[in-house]
Amino acid sequence: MSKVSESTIRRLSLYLRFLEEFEEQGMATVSSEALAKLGGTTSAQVRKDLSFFGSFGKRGLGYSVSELAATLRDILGLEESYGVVVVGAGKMGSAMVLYGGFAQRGFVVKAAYDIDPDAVGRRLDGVEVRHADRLAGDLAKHPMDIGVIATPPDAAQEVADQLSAGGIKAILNFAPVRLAVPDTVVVKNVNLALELEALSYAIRNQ
Amino acid sequence: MSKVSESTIRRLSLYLRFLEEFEEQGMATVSSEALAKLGGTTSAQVRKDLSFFGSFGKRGLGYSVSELAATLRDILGLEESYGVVVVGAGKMGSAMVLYGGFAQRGFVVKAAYDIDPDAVGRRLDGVEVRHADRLAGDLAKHPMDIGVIATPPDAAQEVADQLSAGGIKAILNFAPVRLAVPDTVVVKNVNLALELEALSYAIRNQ
DNA sequence: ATTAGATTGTGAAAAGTTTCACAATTGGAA
DNA sequence: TTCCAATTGTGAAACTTTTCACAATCTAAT
Repeated sequence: MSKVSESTIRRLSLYLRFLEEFEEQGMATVSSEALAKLGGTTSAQVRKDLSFFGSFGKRGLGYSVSELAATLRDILGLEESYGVVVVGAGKMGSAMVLYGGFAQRGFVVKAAYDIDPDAVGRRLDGVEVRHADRLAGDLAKHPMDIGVIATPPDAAQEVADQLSAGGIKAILNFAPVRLAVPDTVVVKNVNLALELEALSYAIRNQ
Repeated sequence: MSKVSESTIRRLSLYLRFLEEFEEQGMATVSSEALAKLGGTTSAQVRKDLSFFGSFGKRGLGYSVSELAATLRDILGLEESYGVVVVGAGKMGSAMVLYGGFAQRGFVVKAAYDIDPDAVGRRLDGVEVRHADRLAGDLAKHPMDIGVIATPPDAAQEVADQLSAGGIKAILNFAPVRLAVPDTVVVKNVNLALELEALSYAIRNQ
């Protein structure tokens, strides 16, 4: 169970989203084919993705929507709630704090940090923006699970160091730098400029 | 030259970022090994990525920083400038409009659209937020290259239809839905909830 | 001129991911 | 009960991406 690819995990997240829609619509069962159609993949892919974790369907019938949803939540670790801190309350950082979709899924933003005096002290949707100097101390008192780095690139590594030292388990990094962290910490990079550049390439090459 | 993978393109974008740093520092040449170190990959990977497009280095010496940067800009289509419209001026949409990194790279946000009366009429850093009703008409008058969809999920498909009809070439989609578009339009999905869920999985599995 | 050291470009091997195809089940109809 | 249609789970095949390994080439030093 250790060698499951990133793409499989991302697809499982997608399937879960569709299952939750089906759940709302009161559907009881769903086939791999139906999930595949929505996810833009093939039914074989759906079944293979699931097969890494067990066998959850009934031949001839498909999958129980609610059971499969629960299973996926369990696999993805979404039953528990995660404490999130956002460092850098600029455009992207604020968007992350304010984005409602996360709380729904158990990612609760508990605090935001910045060094800009104009930003510090503001409240974003109930979350106070504190001075970044307090990050280390706050983490010592209130351990958190996930850190979001939305600072300028030159501040990112130092923030990553503080988050790592503070016992954070994972970092979502929006700064366009490769972070060095202890290997107990998982880093995921999101780089919007890169997405646009990939689009630019795609435009020219049909 | 038609079968170059998405991952190769993303890495080329990364290399370009590093090359530009080297350029600023006045470095004249760079080895595949140095680029690999920064990009978290291997020198063989760097050379293979480049080899899909030609051979740009000198054996024994490495690559000319400025030449390789220019080559990558050309490959990625970053010499020209792209007109961008952002639809949905909520948290994520505003962040996209305000994010400075894009303009630098030739992605110029020309207009933003929303339907919320509170949002319409505001200016985001010089960009006017217009009522979404005007999108189709505006596109007819001022053709654009890239559309960013940052609306709620249920509005996304209609916006995609209007963008496609308006002659847009590519869509960056933040809404968690799979868009149906004519195959002349390239779509790239960015789903932040999904990134967090992948982190959640990674936390549990070391 | 020769040699030594660095480093590219690239075929071939290895590793990883997706697709295929079909036996194994299941529920329902006859 | 028996048969039929639907659909899963999965080994094997096909395809894709990454890594390996080494000849080819370049500069600089002697």
